[in-house]
Amino acid sequence: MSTTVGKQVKVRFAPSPTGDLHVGNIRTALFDWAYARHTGGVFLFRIEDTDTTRVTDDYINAAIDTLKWLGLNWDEGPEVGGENGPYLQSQRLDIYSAWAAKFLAQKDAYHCYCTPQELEAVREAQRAANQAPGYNGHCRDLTLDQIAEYKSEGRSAVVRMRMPEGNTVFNDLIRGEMVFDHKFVPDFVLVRADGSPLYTLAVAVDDILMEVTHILRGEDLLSSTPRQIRVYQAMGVALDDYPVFAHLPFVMGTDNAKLSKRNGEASIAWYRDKGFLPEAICNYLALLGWSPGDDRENITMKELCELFTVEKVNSSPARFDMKKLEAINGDKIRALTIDEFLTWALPFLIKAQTISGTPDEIALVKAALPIIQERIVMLSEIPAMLNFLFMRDFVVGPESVGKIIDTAAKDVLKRSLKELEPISDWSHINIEAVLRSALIDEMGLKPRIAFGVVRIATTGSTISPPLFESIELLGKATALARITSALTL
RNA sequence: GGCCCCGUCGUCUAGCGGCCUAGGACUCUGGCUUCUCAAGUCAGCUACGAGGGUUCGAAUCCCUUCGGGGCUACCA
Repeated sequence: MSTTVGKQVKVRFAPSPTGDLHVGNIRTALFDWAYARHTGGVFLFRIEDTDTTRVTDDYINAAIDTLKWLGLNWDEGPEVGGENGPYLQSQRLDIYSAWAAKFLAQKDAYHCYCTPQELEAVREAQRAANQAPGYNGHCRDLTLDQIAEYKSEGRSAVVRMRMPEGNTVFNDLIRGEMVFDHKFVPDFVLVRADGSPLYTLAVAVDDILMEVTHILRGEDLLSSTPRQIRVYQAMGVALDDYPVFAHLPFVMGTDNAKLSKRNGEASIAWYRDKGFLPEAICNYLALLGWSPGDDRENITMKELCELFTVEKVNSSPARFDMKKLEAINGDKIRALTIDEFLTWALPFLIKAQTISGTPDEIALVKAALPIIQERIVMLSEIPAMLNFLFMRDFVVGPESVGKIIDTAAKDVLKRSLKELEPISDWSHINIEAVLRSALIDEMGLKPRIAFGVVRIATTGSTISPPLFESIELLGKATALARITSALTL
């Protein structure tokens, strides 16, 4: 069992960006980050791009961008540097080769000349015989003659790690003591035939060289842990210097499969476009597999850092629930100051072409935000909600027209016009006062009926932000013009 | 198939042998409030996968079983 008593905590997030970072990745990053911050340790960010066929520069840049956007700042890694760099594995190839050569020299590893077809045949036979699948050790102890023969056949070799008999025992911070019998951990490949390193070599070497103390990662890597530990051994690392492992439970989609496009949006970029706040995403994700232990659900980033411990992380998988994310996002939006809200809202309004961004428009938006703040769950809803303020060619929505063309409705509009015209101080208080006394008190109409008609005429829809505030924001001239034109419908 | 992980309301969770006729949140349903929509507020629905033990006592400990998931690559 390994310990890291007395050492400074260093946690790493090491994704392999074969696509946009998804919800599961971010949950892991969040826990890594929170743990580092909680312990006053170092948060290291490393890119695992040993699979050059699947990792692209675009994905790497997107990953960096996403972490920044979420506020998961790192102390060591791309852009910020650090004394253990470089932090892109593709820039560390010579390091891995050197270690592989050392393992070879130590006889911890050996060259394997088996072809993919041969290996596949072995696996099939094993499966058919109900045996544990895995490399059969064919090339473990080749004689010089055999090696010469394989070479003369033109075969290329991979470097394979020799797994000794026995078992690997380690204490997973979340799952407790884990024991893996090496009978089920076959000799594994460290270096491809073309000389490039595999994940199993690179992660282990980097975690040791970069002095990582805690590895919090997805549970899909649980069964590969004995292989990483085997590499530590071959590197000559002292038991006490092994990193501590904690395997996080999965984030599942609603259909109980790992989250993907099919069962919910998995890409963080999608949530960003929809108008989810980073703080909401982090708050929600923190609750997926972890809880502070009490009934608190609204947690700030700062509080998360204070409260987060690995011991409180669950071992069972969690299903992603969009509704709850939305609820939390709504809460976070409501908690924003108007200036903060304005900063978040503007890009969405401009992108939707509701406004072009002039000072006048921005001032109007700012004045209108308070009345929609508690009405939205995502920032992307803002344009539709404020659109009525900026429409140059205002028309009443077709589904609403029918409700204001009868004579009773026309009477309401005529009376409204008459009452509103004389108002000199165009405030929602005055607007409400005159309309209420005229339409409700004098005409005896039900508020929902009377105001509904005015609502349609002024905002174009049966659903809008609060009426009197909306009319105030519209301005007297526009409001009266709209009512007048509704009279002609 | 083999190895491994996991199993409390629909969902996220609290619970770590008696405080549990199982608490909170989201969802859903109904009420209140109300100019629409929201927000707010009140109430309600609904869970310890199953079967055996251990114990005075089990959601909590043990075993079996069933169910879900992962790994089983010259992916990570």
